[in-house]
Amino acid sequence: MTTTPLRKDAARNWERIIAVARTLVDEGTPLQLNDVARRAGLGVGTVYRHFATPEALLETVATPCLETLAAHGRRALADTDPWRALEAFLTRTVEAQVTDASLAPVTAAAADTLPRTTELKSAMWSAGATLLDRARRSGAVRPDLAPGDLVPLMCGIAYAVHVHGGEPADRIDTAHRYLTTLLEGLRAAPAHT
Amino acid sequence: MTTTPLRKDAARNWERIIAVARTLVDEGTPLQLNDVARRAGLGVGTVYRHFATPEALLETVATPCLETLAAHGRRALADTDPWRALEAFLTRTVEAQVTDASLAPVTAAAADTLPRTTELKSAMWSAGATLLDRARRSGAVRPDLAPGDLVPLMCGIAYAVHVHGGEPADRIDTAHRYLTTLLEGLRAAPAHT
Amino acid sequence: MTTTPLRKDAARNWERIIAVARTLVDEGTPLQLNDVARRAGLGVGTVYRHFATPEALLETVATPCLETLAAHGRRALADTDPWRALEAFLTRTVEAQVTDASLAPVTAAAADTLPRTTELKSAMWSAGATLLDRARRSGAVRPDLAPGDLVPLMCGIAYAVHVHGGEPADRIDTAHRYLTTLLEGLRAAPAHT
Amino acid sequence: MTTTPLRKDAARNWERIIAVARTLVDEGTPLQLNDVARRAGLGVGTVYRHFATPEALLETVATPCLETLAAHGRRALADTDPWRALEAFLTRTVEAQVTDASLAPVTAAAADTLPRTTELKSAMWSAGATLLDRARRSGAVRPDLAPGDLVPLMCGIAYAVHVHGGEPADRIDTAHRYLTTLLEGLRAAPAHT
DNA sequence: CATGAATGAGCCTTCATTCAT
DNA sequence: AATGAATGAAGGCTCATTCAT
Repeated sequence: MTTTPLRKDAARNWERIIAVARTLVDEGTPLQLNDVARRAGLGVGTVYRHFATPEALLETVATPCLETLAAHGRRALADTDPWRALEAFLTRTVEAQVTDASLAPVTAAAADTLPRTTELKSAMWSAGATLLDRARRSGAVRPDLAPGDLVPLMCGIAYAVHVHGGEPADRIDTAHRYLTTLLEGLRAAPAHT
Repeated sequence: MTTTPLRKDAARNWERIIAVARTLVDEGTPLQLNDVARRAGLGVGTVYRHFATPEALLETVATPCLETLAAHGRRALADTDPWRALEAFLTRTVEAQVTDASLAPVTAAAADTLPRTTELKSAMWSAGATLLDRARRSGAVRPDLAPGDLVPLMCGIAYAVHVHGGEPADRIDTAHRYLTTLLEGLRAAPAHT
Repeated sequence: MTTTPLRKDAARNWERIIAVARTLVDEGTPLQLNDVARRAGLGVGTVYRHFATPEALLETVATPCLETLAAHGRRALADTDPWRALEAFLTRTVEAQVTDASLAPVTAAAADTLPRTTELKSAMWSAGATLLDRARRSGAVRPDLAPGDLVPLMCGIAYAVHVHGGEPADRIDTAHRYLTTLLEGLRAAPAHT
Repeated sequence: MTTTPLRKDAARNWERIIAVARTLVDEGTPLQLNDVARRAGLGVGTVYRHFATPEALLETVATPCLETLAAHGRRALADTDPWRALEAFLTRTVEAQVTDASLAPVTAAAADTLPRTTELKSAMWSAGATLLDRARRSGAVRPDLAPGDLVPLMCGIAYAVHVHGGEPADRIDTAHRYLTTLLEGLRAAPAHT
């Protein structure tokens, strides 16, 4: 079931492309395959062969991070404290989104290009849904938040951090501050509505 | 300092342009001045004369709404209950962002094109800052939220609603749900951090 | 109902484009809008503004010739000798196709780009159909040829001349030879089938 | 002068390529060697080794049919009725062109890629020339048709059928109708010119 | 022999902006 | 003021062919 391993030279090019894409993403430059090709010193065709669309490339760049998050999700399920588990999961998620610029667009996208992406996102968020459910049943979380709200809220926080701007170094702090505030709201019973 | 009043025909063109832009914004179509000109039945040059850039046009479209919000801000300052005042202000803000698609980009933009936009945004958010401050001093709001967090958080919620998707009709409900949750978090003392 | 007359400069460019296209067609070079633009010393956009697609350009190049043929068709209807009228019409048609390289593809195309093209083709071939019908009813033409066969047969002859090759000067002779042969076949009663 | 017989696996690849090409031709899909390779499950290089250009492949696909036609030509020479022989030969030719899409381009091409193609085409058309000559000398055919007109005329008819369009099933009928008409013209003395 | 990755010229199309009329 | 033609950089994508493995 493993994909045929790439030839050595192809693998090197693949790496180069990913590396260039990584840089561009971090710079905030939109991914353009022609551009990637030029910067990687490769022919356009080569890049198109590896990644049919910018989205496919972006998702590939995001994959390792998604894998980590999915793993975290699975691990969080083992924590016996429902609230702590949910908190840890969401914290990781937001930290990742704020740290790795490839994540936000992939997370917010309604449709994926690569099956692998769908798989990982689905694994990740079904873990999230379970964690939320568990926390809600244990009375730790207000009842009016649905599993389908997790993705939007995490994206919202990441976006808020983005709008806030400032040094990359401070981003994480801001993210923590925003998430803490939101979690406080999640935890409380909806008293004043 | 008053703008020269437009000639009658120029004024009519101005109106047309705005009307078309409004429609496009509501449709979610990106504002392209050429496109606007065609739909308004005007020459491109005419549109460029009135609005040098798409941003200028967008800001003009957003202006009435910004004025309303700024007015709301001023009025909220009159409310003697600090928390209620803040809550009302933020609620209006989020509702507006979710309802009027011209608002989100203008709000999130770091730099404005029109002085009038800067003026209104500044009026609006200095009201917000005062409201937050007052609420904080009255002990109704956790101390670690700075005035500079209001814009990001409101944009974040609007973005979360956007990511959540769904029928336009449901957007407001979602927005309220998200805002309520966040406000709950704002209100509480930061106990568990 | 007349199209707004072009501005003087626009008209000049329009002419240039047509002239270049004419040359390319005569050379047998496929029409590429970028190429046309370069040769005409114009920006690509200019060419695209005038002719949205290569087909539109080609049809425009072919238009004068189509107009002439349509007029010939109408005039042929006035001839009281059914056979002579048909013969003259088809002769003109084939001569035109062989002389003007823009004609063959436009004639053979199932779908047109410009309404004007459709109009002219339709005028031309409805005249042809009438002529054929009249000749058939007068007993001058074998009964098993339908009006829908005229276009294919004319295109077929033009193509045959093309395959035959040779100097442009000789093309007309070849065309006459082939057409004469075919007409001879049209005229005879289908005896040996 | 015999080609080295292919190794068994090479032969199998050769077959596969031809089979795929046949399918593509029948579908009306343009032959692209890359495409052929993919569909045949072979490397591009393999296909290029066997067929240096798309034309070579196409000619190879057409070869069996050309062989059949050449054989028919030789056999027709045995018929003692000059007219009947010519008629039979041309009928076969047109039927083949209309039935097998690989034939038309190969027939119309001025230059061949494979020597074998040249050989077969030449065999076929020298038979045709002889048949025409014989028929002409016997007074069955008008004198102004040269041997060099046979290919163009057959291609012309095939093209006419193509332009006529319609269901593949009806193509043959149309072809017969057109050929019959033309033959009628060939047969008659050029009376009315 | 077979493979298939790499190449990059070449074509298409859009759009923000300028400027002659 | 208004017009809208012109511009051309910029980006997208395909495909025939070569050549390292």
